[in-house]
Amino acid sequence: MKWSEYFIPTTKETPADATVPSHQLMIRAGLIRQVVAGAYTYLPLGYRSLRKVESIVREEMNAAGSIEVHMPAMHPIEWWEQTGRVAAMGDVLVRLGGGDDWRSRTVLGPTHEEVITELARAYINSYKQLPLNFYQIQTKFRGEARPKSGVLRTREFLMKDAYSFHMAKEGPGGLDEVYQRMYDAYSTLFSRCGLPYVVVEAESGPIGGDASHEFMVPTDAGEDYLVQSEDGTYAANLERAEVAGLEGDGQDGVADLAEVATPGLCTIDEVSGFLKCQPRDMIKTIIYEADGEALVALVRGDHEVNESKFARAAGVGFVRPAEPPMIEKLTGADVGFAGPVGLKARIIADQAVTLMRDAVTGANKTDCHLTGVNVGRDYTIRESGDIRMAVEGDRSPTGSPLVFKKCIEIGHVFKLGTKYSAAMEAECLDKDGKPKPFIMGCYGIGLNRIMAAAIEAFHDEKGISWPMAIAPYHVVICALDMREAEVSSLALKLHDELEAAGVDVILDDRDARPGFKFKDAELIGFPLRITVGKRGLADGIVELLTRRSGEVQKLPPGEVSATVAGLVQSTIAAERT
RNA sequence: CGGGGCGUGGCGCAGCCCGGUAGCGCGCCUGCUUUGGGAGCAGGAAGUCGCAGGUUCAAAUCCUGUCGCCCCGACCA
Repeated sequence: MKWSEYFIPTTKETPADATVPSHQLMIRAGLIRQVVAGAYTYLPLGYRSLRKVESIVREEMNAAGSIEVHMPAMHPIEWWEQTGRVAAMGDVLVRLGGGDDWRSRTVLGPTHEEVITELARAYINSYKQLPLNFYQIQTKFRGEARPKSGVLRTREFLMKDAYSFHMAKEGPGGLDEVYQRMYDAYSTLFSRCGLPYVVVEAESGPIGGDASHEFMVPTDAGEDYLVQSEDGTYAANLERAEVAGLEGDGQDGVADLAEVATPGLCTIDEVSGFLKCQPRDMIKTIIYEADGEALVALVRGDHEVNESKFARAAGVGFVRPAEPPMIEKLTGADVGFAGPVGLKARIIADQAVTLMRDAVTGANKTDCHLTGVNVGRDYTIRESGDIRMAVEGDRSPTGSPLVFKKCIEIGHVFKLGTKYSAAMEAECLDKDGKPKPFIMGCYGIGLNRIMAAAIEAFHDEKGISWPMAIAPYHVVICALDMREAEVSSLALKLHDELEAAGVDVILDDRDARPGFKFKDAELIGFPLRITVGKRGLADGIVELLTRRSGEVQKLPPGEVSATVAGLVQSTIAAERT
């Protein structure tokens, strides 16, 4: 490809609206252009990169035995009603709008469990057809309240979504086996993209799945948190991160139990400020509801309850904050004055609370708190465990301190179970001749995010530094003066040779000064740059620059094509993570 | 949805308080010079100042409303 005949609108200045590096660089390098909030045009160079990502994903999905299909973006809202997700997704579900015609009954798919489950219901009748695993690479629509960070969070994006169908979890052809195969395929494909990714256990939530993993790329532009131990022996997402118990000093409390008036002061901050104590000296008493019963969580004042951990500790499916009437009935006080002393309910304390002495907490009496509260003497802890959100500095279960890193989620694998098949009555006959709902898995990858994550991970003050495998072009030839016959003929020759060798090459044949071409090449981030100029030609050489290492090789023109072709292949292999 | 900021040629911005001729840099077009790190000179094209009302002799500027975009938070299959 000749640059002069292509379309690469680079800019010197950074657009004011872009704040994260990948967004700024994608605009400056001429990869994307925003159309509205959360929707982007992929310009030629950006689209090439996206297509390369797509190819890698497709190859690995095919290799893992997933079968490609293509489902529509338009779905009948009825199917979403069947699974209860019209309500669950709320405004995220994009609807085609008013009137009393087909438009009002059509939604734009944010994901495709409903459509694929209906497909399975229609065609899969026997366990003998299973397992089946379908995937597609398709545009998704989500009414995100706040699109942000360029292509990292958009309302329209390209997703690879796969869905597997089984009659059993275990055994050959079961969910567990295919889940592992997808997990391995994801690892391979992210490696091939050259991404520094981390896999973490994710919270599977109230759906009831027992396994879920997220593939994360650490970067400050991310919105999720990765929790890792300093020694690298532990990694989880924030929702899931476990903490080891804290060390106590074994001493007993010394203060007497006392009631103090705290009129109108409900929050930890208000009470600790008023009583001149630290939040960590207070016991936070949060009342939840599970299966119609009150369930009380105790955590230290400077900690937060992790509802997933709490529910697991309590052995219930999920918990939700209790409504004020239940709280008032239980405590006999207004909301905001709950405490464990004398509270008649099932109470689960966080491990950290078991160590607290001379604590401050609600008195179960409006406008009153208690000071000098001590376990054993004033109240009893029958159940305790790890029920709080981890904070930086906690120790991991393996004993090493936890550090938090911001990260981008680029992939997610999930054991769904029968949530959708049961709701949509998608069943097939098992060996025993009885109909059973499919056991399902689902597996998603955000393709646009792979691009952005790669840029976040690999850029410098000059611009992008693409991994070879997903670079829009492997190599740029900077012909420093196309009017010099010797320069232009050699540049064209190298271009043709490289193209014939299967190298993605672009020839910068613009009538521009050398510095201008070099700046553009660095901004766009081509992994390799060949410089053909009369100065080098006078010595019988051309230069080959490697973007990442800065290494320069001086080569006789006759060796360039073979050297570059070999370097492209060896770099792709070397950059696998 | 709460809080904050911003809408002025393709891009980045000034002008707005204190109403009166729309301006600068980049980019673009023409010509000449220049060609190993974002060239120089000369000439030129391009903006109903987001939109709608209002105040005024007069509105980019003041007032009201509205739409859009960005950031923080909430939310996130």
